[in-house]
Amino acid sequence: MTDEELSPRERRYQRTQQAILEAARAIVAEGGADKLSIRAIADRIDYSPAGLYEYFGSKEEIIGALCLEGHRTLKRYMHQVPLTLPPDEYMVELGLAYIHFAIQNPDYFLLIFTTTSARPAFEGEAAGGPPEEMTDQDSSFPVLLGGVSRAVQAGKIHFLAGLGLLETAYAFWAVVHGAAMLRITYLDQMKADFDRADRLMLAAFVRGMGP
Amino acid sequence: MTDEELSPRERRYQRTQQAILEAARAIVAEGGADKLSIRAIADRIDYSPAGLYEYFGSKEEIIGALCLEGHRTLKRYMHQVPLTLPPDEYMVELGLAYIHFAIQNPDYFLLIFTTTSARPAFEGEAAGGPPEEMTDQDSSFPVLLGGVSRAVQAGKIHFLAGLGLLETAYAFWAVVHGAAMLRITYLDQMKADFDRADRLMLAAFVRGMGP
DNA sequence: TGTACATCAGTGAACGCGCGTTCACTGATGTAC
DNA sequence: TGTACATCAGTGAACGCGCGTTCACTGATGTAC
Repeated sequence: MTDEELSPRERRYQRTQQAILEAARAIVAEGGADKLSIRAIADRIDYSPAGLYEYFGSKEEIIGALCLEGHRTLKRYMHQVPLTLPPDEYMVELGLAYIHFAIQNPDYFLLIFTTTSARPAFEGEAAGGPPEEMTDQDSSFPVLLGGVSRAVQAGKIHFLAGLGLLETAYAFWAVVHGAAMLRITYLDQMKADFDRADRLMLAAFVRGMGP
Repeated sequence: MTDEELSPRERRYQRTQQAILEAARAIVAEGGADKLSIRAIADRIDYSPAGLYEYFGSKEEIIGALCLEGHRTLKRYMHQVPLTLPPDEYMVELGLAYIHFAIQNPDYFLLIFTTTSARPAFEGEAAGGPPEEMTDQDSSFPVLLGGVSRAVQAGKIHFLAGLGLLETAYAFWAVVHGAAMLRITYLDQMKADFDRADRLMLAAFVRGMGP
């Protein structure tokens, strides 16, 4: 997985692959998923459309890789929230990071969570799919789950009757994902102070589960 | 707005318009929004593609009308939850109805909440857009807000510090919408018992805000 | 170091396809007298 | 009631477009001796 041991050829190959994905990401960011085409990508990196087939087998494969990268980027973004924060604040910031990522990359976020091909392969599911198939590790859910778990262990929140760790994390994910989706689709024209509303809401959520 | 006073011509006209929208809805339901085309709609109602332009000015206009209808349908679906339920249970059932609608009409739901053209015109926004523009009345949000409001008045839930009625309703909407979205996109392959999880989660949400 | 050859990375042109929309048209329906 | 005409609802063919993908090709890069 490291890039030592790679020949210059292989390195160039990977760099071009990355350039293709970065071009794809930029096109989506600028004009939405509808504008993403093999030709548009090729244009952007000064290749002919046919050239891309040296690096990816199909457009679908490019989108798959793009989604995978997107999930990883979102995960990395959330990991920037400092673990030094008290567990309850950490949870709130984790949620806000998720929402902010969506707002800053609305069309990218939409693509990631709307494309039916790139799904995480949770344990127990058919193993050995395409090599670039997404795994649990690439999802942002475990990060949210970690935040909840930490707050539970610190005694900051407890489970409401009938809910286990997983369900609680799922509930948290739902709030956060719902806020993100609503803000980038339904509410994106509205000028109300949703930043404040999101923060209050998440804080209330955490506090609502408190002791 | 009633259909008395309508000539047979006008009645036929409206019936064909409805047939077009129903065909569009069915196509989306069967194959997703990608499969929705003027030709596919025409095929389904035994028209030539050109014929549709008697009823709608463009494909975009059809999609706009379809989204509007979708929001109204979702609203109607939620209104089926009996108001005789105690306010806290009413809220839970309202949320579950929203989620079930999404699960039963995943691609339709996705279209409705993803299309950028058909947005609700909340008060204060530019009035006098296209006649078929969506208004606040066509959104499902007021129904959720009504549910929250009722629970508050009954003393079943109270506002957490800093949250008003609107923010509380927004928080409720976010959970519900997030659960719906996750279940039809990210989680649609997973076999875990999310029906149960959703119910527990919503009950916990309501109870968490209780006295 | 120089030469001969194999492999590689990328091109240009073309393929067939489905799309939204336009337009001159036609037969059916409705209206006026 | 019958006739002449206007309007309407719908058609068929064509337009130009952008798309994903294929394929024979070519010059550049790397390898073997």
